[in-house]
Parts: sequence; C-alpha cells; structure tokens
Amino acid sequence: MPELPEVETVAQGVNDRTQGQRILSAVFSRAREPFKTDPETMSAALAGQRIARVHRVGKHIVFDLETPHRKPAAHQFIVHLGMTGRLLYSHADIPIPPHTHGRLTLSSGYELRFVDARRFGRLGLHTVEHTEPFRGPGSEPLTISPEDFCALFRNRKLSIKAALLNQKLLHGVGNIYADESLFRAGIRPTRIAGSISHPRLLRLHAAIQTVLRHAIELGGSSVSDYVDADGVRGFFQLEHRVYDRAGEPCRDCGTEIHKIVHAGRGTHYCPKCQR
DNA sequence: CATTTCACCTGGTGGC
DNA sequence: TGCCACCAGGTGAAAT
Repeated sequence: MPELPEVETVAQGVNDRTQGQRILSAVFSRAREPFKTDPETMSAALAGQRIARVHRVGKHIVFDLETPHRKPAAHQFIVHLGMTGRLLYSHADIPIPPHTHGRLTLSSGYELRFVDARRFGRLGLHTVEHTEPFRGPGSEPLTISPEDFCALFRNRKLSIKAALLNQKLLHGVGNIYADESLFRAGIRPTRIAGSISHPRLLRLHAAIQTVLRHAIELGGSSVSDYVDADGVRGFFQLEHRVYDRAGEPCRDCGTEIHKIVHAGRGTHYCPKCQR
C-alpha cells in the first residue's frame, strides 16, 4: 500500500519523466467517481497546461501547472493513490490496463495513466488562485522538528499507533511504517500516546525519519502490488522487522513477532523489544 | 471536541 | 483441482 516512501518514489519518477511536458488532453472515466472534482472540470482545467513540477505532500502527489505562457496555473492537480492506485508513465501504444480511470495525454507521445483496481484512490484539483498551495492535512514527518513532533502527542488519550495513522497530526505514515518505526523505537503500538516519555518520543521521531529515508532509497515496500511510475517494484519489504512477520523470530531477540488487530488495522510488534 | 467504528472496493489467499 | 468466504487497509462519515 502506498505510504510516504512509495508516494515519494512515484512522484519523483513522474517528475523526472513529465516535467516541462504539455498536457494535450485529459480524460477521466465516469464510472463511480474516484474524483473529488468532477471529471469535466478536471479535463477542462488540465488540457493545454504545462507540468512545471511534480512532488509529494503527505500521501498526495501534487502537480504544479503552468499556462502556456509559463504563468502559474489556477489549479494544482492532486492524486491520492489510496490502497492500490498506480500512476503509470506509459507509451500511448501500450494497451490500456483494466481499471484505468484517468489518462493524461502528453506532448512526448506518452500518457500518464491512473489505474486503481480497488478505487480507494482520489483525483482532484486544488485551487491556487486566491489561496495557498496544497499543504496536506498534517505535518511532514521528514521535516518536522523534534519538539513539534513531541507536541503532537501531548495529552492524547489514543494509542500511539492510532495517533501515527491520523493524517491530521502527521501525514504520510501508514500501517507499514507505523509498525516499523514503533519497533525501532521500542514502543508497544497500544501505548497511550500522551503517556510516552519525552526521550522515547525523540527516539520515535528519529526512527520514523530513518525508516522513511531508508525506504525511499529502496524504492518503497512492495507488499501487495505496489509499483512505481515505470511499473518497477520496491525493495524495502526485505528490510521489514515486524510488518507481515507474525510468528517469525524477532531479528533482535528471537522472540516470536505478535500480530493483533488494533486501531482497525493489522498491528505487528515484538512483545519483548516493545514495551 | 476527541476518539472509535465502519463502509467503501475487489484481487489474492487459505481452507475445504 | 476448484470454489468461495474472507482478508487487506487509507480515508471520511457516522457514531459514541
């Protein structure tokens, strides 16, 4: 499932391949609305624009656009991959895969295709005129200061895992990286967030940044069917310490990794290393 | 307001 | 081998 490292990988790949290209046309299927903006409005807003830059904000892929005269466009194009969404940079001759809900035809003869079997992904426009650029719902895990990070959890009565999954606090961390970060920080996922000591939270801040950076270097985790803009899988799943390792020995102490359902999600931890 | 639960969706998987 | 119930989880709405 695409979380921050996977979204970062896709955004970088799309930026490398499409920066500077013009969008000749944009078409979106009407079937059952994976859209925050209606398809006609999006098509009209995107056609003829030039892709100035593609980058990541939280789990969102953000397209900065320019008009043909290189002036900032009125909108940013926002893509959220949900669970199974893919943004594929494919030559127009390549057959269109099933579950393709959107296609941007580019000046290079290639297309950017939004493919999403489970339809949890979303496409939309963010209006830039008269307002600020898209900022996402929460703070950026890779740039938040240690003190601001600790303040997010002060007096919170929910578990640290539930807090990490709440995108309004920290955006970009999902189920895999929450479990992996908590293992590396030695924190039980069910611990009440507000009860964790300051030094331990600082350790979590560092663990999250280390894990996310390492995962980006390896192109993300391909646990279900995640692939990047070129259809290539990531390798961070080989570095997982707890996620999807229920019953296997902890790499640090040999204890069996436990799996429970917590905060509505499969939650993996080492009962000895994480208190 | 803060927190928890649940529906959405369908391909892959495990059990028989 | 084949079939089918069930699981996976990001998000937002509804419930508590």
